Amino acid sequence: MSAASDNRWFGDLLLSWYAENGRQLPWRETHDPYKIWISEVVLQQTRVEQGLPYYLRLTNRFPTVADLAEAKEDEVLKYWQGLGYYSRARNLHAAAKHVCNNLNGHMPATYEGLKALKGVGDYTAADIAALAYGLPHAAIDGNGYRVLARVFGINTPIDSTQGKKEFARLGAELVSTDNPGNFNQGLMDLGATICTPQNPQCDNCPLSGKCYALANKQWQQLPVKEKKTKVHDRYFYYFQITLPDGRIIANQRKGKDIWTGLFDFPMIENATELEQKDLFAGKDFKALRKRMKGLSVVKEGKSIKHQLSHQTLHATLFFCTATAATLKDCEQAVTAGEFDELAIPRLIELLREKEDP
DNA sequence: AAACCGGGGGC
DNA sequence: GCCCCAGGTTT
Repeated sequence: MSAASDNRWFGDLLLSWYAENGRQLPWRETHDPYKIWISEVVLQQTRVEQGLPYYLRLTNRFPTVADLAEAKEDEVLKYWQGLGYYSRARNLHAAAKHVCNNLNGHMPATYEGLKALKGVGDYTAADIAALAYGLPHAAIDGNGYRVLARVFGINTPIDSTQGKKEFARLGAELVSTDNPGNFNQGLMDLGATICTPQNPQCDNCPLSGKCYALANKQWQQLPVKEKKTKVHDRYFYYFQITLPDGRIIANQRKGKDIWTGLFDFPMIENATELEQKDLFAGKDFKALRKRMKGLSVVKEGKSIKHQLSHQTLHATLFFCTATAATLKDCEQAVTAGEFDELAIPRLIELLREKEDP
């Protein structure tokens, strides 16, 4: 008896549960690999509730891979604004152009072909292959790791190289060859709605009778994760500089830091919190003042704190006027209304909401 | 192997 | 305050 038939119960229970309890989502009503691809990238590290409106707007504006390929990157980023992990949008756009320029506009139809696309890794390639083409590839995401670790009592860390191999092997063994798409979707839905990180609903789980973690009261210990990310503080001091003609200075961020390519205001970063007098006495502020002739600070806006996964951003916005400006480097002046149309970091949106009416 | 890349929500 | 989310790329 092969290992696959030993574990047939898993796929059988999962698929019958999914048939009754699966969520109805727009990308499940199509086999269009392009639209499935969009949904996959939007939903990387993103909850369905958060990603859904972005998926709908993107597929409405860019219904085909050619529509996406022909767009400017600025517009693609604008449709991504607020979703985070902006390299996803750049990779998606670059890959769409690659499909149109080098693959005759046809999406790859194999796991290997899909994985070769920018921004498509093991998980995404496997899920598109299963959903669009019915190929028997298991797509193990964070939900899948949790379900498998609990049901089979696997304590290998899910973020280790060995763990990834072990779970991939198990997934390949379990995946339904009849309906790999529904197998993958069912595994995710089960993890997202029943086998949740906290307070799993084991009473409603189709696998409860076979679950190691439930039988051994281990669900709080599984899955095992070894890396702890630590959060550090950053202090951003922004200057919204209004020119005599009413325009304001915008700054396009460069380098490999957060929000690369997006727009914010001229700013000074310091490793520690600064008093206003120390900030204004600093050489960075003097350099800014030199570029902006007649720069004067009208008022200080409220400070806000913006919590991210790996850093805590502390931001203060100063409202300024300048009688004249020397526009250099990446800086440019835009009207206030135009600025709102740019892909601006969430932090700036929050600061502007604090602006007095 | 570890670090980096966002924003939102649950508890 | 900590953890997690339909992960992938870079160093």
